Amino acid sequence: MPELPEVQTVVNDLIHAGLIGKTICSADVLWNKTIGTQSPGDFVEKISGQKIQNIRRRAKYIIFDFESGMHLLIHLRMSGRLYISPASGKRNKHEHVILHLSDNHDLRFHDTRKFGRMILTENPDSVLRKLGPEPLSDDFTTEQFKTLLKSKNRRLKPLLLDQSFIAGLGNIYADEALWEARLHPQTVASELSSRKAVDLYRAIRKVLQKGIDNQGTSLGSGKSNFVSAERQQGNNAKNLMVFRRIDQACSCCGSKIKRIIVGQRSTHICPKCQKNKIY
DNA sequence: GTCTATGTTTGCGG
DNA sequence: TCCGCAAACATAGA
Repeated sequence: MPELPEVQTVVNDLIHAGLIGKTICSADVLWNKTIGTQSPGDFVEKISGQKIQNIRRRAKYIIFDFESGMHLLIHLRMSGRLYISPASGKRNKHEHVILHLSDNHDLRFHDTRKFGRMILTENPDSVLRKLGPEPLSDDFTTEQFKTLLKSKNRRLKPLLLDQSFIAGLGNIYADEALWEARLHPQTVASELSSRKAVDLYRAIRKVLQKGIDNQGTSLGSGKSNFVSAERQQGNNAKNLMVFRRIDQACSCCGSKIKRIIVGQRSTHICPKCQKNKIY
């Protein structure tokens, strides 16, 4: 579910709710796999008493930096959510880890599909160093992106989803960026012209920034929709040009949007605007 | 009830 | 290097 803009929205919400400076008094682990290989006893013992110094995002990870030098990395994967909830709030069966805060509130990890992970570590770099550049960072330049693309003989869609190539894009924003750049998802990265590479660079930054500005993308009205830590839906769905808009008119040329499969992933394109073999 | 798809990531085999 | 497949799970929708 959550990609870079949704994860950033959650982080913004957590900060807005005043979590920085709060202390985690204790915790309950109700589904062991959520904390990976660490034992629940060890996790609870180590996280209890930790004071939150900062909350930030890297790629699709939410990172809590504690004053002790420990860090909690949270990856929401497909269906994870972080909820701020009164400690007295009714428990839900999909809440797998509960962090009890010093202000009578909980931070609850709600994850229907149970793919999400919480990693408590002194060395977050062991996880984060595998990640590619942060697309909205000032350090991420067109020149860098062009060089990266040149070195890859892979098709653009799976490449954009590869977090070690570029961090933060998922299926929604990858499709949106490719449409924005008028590139076919099967285009081989190394064959892109310099001009189209810059188009793609700008498209990626544009769709991600718009997603953040609109507090993320929530689709439909089902229970698996994205909601932030304060349970707000995002407003970005109205900006989607292709994702899940099958048979609707392309806003650029009026052609019907099609769904194809690329790299085992559902992919949405305008067949007229995104021709293959345009480099 | 059945079948398919799902916004993610990882590991394996070819 | 790159690709396809399977798995980790639960639910929604056809």
